[in-house]
Amino acid sequence: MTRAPQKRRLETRAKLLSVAEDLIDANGVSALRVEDVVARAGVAKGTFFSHFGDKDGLLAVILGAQVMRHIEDMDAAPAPKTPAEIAQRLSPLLDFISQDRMIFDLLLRYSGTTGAEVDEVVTQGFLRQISMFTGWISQMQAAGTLRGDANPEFLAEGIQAFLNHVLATGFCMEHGDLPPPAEALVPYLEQWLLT
Amino acid sequence: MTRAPQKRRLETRAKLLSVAEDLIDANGVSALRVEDVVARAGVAKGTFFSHFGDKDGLLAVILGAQVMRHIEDMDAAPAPKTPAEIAQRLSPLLDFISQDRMIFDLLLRYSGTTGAEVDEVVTQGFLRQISMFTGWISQMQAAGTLRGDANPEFLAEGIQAFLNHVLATGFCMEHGDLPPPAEALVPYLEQWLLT
DNA sequence: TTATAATATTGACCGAGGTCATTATTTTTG
DNA sequence: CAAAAATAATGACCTCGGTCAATATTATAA
Repeated sequence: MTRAPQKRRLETRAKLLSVAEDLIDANGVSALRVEDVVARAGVAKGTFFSHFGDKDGLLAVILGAQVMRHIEDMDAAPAPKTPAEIAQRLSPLLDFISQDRMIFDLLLRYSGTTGAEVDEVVTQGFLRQISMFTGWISQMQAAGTLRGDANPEFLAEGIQAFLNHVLATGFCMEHGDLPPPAEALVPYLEQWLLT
Repeated sequence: MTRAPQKRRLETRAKLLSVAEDLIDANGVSALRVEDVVARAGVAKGTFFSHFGDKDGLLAVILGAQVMRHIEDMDAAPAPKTPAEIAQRLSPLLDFISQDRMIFDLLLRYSGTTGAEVDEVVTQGFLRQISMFTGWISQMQAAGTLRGDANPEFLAEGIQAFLNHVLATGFCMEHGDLPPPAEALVPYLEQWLLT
């Protein structure tokens, strides 16, 4: 039986997290250095890794929380009625992810997880997102606004696939003249979800 | 005007490539170390980077060539007549990519590239793959075996999206009981390509 | 309270990718 | 041919993520 963490440990963890968040806000995710975090937090390097396993572990906690917040916002808003509205709801989340390739890469590494490791925030976020999609689709199917010949969960996974496709594509052409990801998503969603 | 590379440089490059290929064959991509490559090739570390820019540069050349070979095999075989046959054609390529997450990650980083940097083998491979898909789809549309209400290139990009989705999902659950990627791909292709 | 065990932190050290001023080799010019 | 210029290769050095035996702190038992 593993014991509850001591007060000191929780404080150290909180300090590390807040310092890392500040640094990310100031310089972006890709500029984050573990050494900077521990220096500013006033702890040793080993402490960092005993808390988060590796750098990605820390990022998963922070970015996962931000993603989760976006998902909750989506869930709180009224359910979309068309594919275009789905894209519209997704817009803030997609803008967030597409701000830095490192965010996309990290999230993708967990995007397909089903089952184990549900303790991870990122994984929880993805599961919740899929179930939110599923709910939207069910409602729309009931309203007859989209194809009813496939089960909602399957269609939801398809949305996930297109979402990642649009994001990945966006990163590959670094010309400034690319449309926002949510906009690029629309045709795929329409083709996928409408008869 | 940039001059043609000297004979010595071509030899060094070839030596580095062949050594790296041998090491990958022996131990897999993720076990490859730049230091091992240069040691066995009998050159200095800096030489490696002057040739390939970074480690990914070398991997792109080697893995890109292997991917290209798979694509050429697909192109040589008779065109598929159904979505399930598309998945079947893709099977060797998907098995190759899914053998190591590092391969998938590297290829994905180029998968959406359109236009610039066409000198990269990986990029060429993806462009060619898309155009091959496009060709298949056109033929199937002409034969009336799949939906004719969308342009082939758009449908081809969708195939690419599902292909990546299936691969990513496959990596996330490391249980041994996962179906081969080509098989997992079938329902998506059917839903996407059939009326 | 003191001894003992569990938990938490430390920081020297390592591995591996990547840089760049210097040196060596090849090609071109006079 | 020798001198100058361009190209190629070198390896000491750097960065930065990650490890782990040793140490310090906190909780529990006697």
